[in-house]
Amino acid sequence: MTTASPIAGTGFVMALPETVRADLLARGKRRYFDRGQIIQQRGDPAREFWYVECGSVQIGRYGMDGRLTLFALIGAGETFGELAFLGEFPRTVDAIAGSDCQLIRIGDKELQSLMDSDPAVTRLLLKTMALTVQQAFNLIESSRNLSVPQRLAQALLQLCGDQQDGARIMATQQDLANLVGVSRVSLGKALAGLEAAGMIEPGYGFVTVRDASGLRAVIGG
Amino acid sequence: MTTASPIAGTGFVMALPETVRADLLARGKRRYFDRGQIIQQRGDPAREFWYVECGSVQIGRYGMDGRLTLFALIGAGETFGELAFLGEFPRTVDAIAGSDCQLIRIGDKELQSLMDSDPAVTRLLLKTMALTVQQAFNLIESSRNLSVPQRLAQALLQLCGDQQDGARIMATQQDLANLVGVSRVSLGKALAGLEAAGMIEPGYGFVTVRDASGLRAVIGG
DNA sequence: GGCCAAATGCAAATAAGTTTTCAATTGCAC
DNA sequence: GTGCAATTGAAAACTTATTTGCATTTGGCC
Repeated sequence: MTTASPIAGTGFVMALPETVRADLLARGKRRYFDRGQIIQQRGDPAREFWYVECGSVQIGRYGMDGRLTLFALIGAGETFGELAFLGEFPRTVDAIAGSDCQLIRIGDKELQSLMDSDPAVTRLLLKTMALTVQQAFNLIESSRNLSVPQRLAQALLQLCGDQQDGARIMATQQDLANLVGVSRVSLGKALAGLEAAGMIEPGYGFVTVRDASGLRAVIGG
Repeated sequence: MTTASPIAGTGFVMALPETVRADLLARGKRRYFDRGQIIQQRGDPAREFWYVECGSVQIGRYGMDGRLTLFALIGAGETFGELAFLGEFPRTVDAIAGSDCQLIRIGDKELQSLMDSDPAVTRLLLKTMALTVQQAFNLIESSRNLSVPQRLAQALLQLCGDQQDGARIMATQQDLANLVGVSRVSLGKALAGLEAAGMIEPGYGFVTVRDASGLRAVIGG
């Protein structure tokens, strides 16, 4: 079970033992967000974290100029928001619903009591966060050393996760551009390149992956 | 007490209570490294972490093409190497002595027993790592939205830490270029720009900060 | 079907940073 | 002091990505 998104979203909840997970999620409250709706904002107190049941969530920061810097697109089964909570500081990132989505809100008390009840949970959190840091490093390294098509290929592979060929990624070119960190124009060109190579098929608001191993080859060479 | 380096180096040890810290460091073994010497490499098993007594350590990754991607320059009082240890995976970054330096090696057993003896330590580790992730996000955001001079100003400010005006940063232009993520040529130009503004004085193998608040202004606008 | 906003496609001008090459300078070792 | 390697400075050609403006397409909605 690999993590589908670049960073910031973790498989923490998924990694919990079945019964513990079910119990934790049962304690949470289900909430729904429409596409584009803001789930959390920089500066908010961190009193909860979220589990994504379905849909996708964008994690990033709005600059004062309105530009959005995305760090991750979180998908079903993933978690976000533990960071600020564990770090005991206010939110440092914004979370926006990337599509209509259904989340479970887990309060600080629930997580705290879970941590208290079982030291293995804390251990798991440490492990998860260490992984997050490594993924952040990967992102930095990629953005410095890889070309836009390579970074796009990388992002697409991460977004389609386990499901490989045939996966449909629900994201606009602008979304992908915010994620990869380039302009929409550049992203469009990169998409066209990958399409010409027969690896993907761009659609209106989505991208279909046709040849995942081809994408991997793009990154490698 | 702020953290002097961008990321990857943490103030974990410094944040420990005085007596605990002294005890932990006393258990470690002091080791010396010459400038340029490799302290740890990607893939190495993570059986220890390091506390920097003096000198500086570069944390980054060598690409297959020989290029070095730096994530942080770790200075005295900071710690590195807990990540892979806590994540229970092999080293994912290389560490190179940025100058002749003196480190204390703290074995996994020591940290483990410290964690077992006091739950607050684990809590502190979580907090520290959460901070590291945020700093990684900062780095990503900067590299996407700021110009080279701005990023350089940011790096210089972080490198001089508490000590502001008059601080001498021991790093070559190439080191800074690797840290900021640009070519030496671009970094040289950015340095020249800041020098023209009277904010810094470049030297041979070092940079002196003359006007820290000026540097902050560069980042802001 | 027709309208409309969102999303995509396209092209030219511009800006930013890289690469490459070579010269000049610095500081250390002998 | 001399020699040498490391570091810095500088210039030109090149590559890459951005910006800007507008046309086209798509899909939902009335």
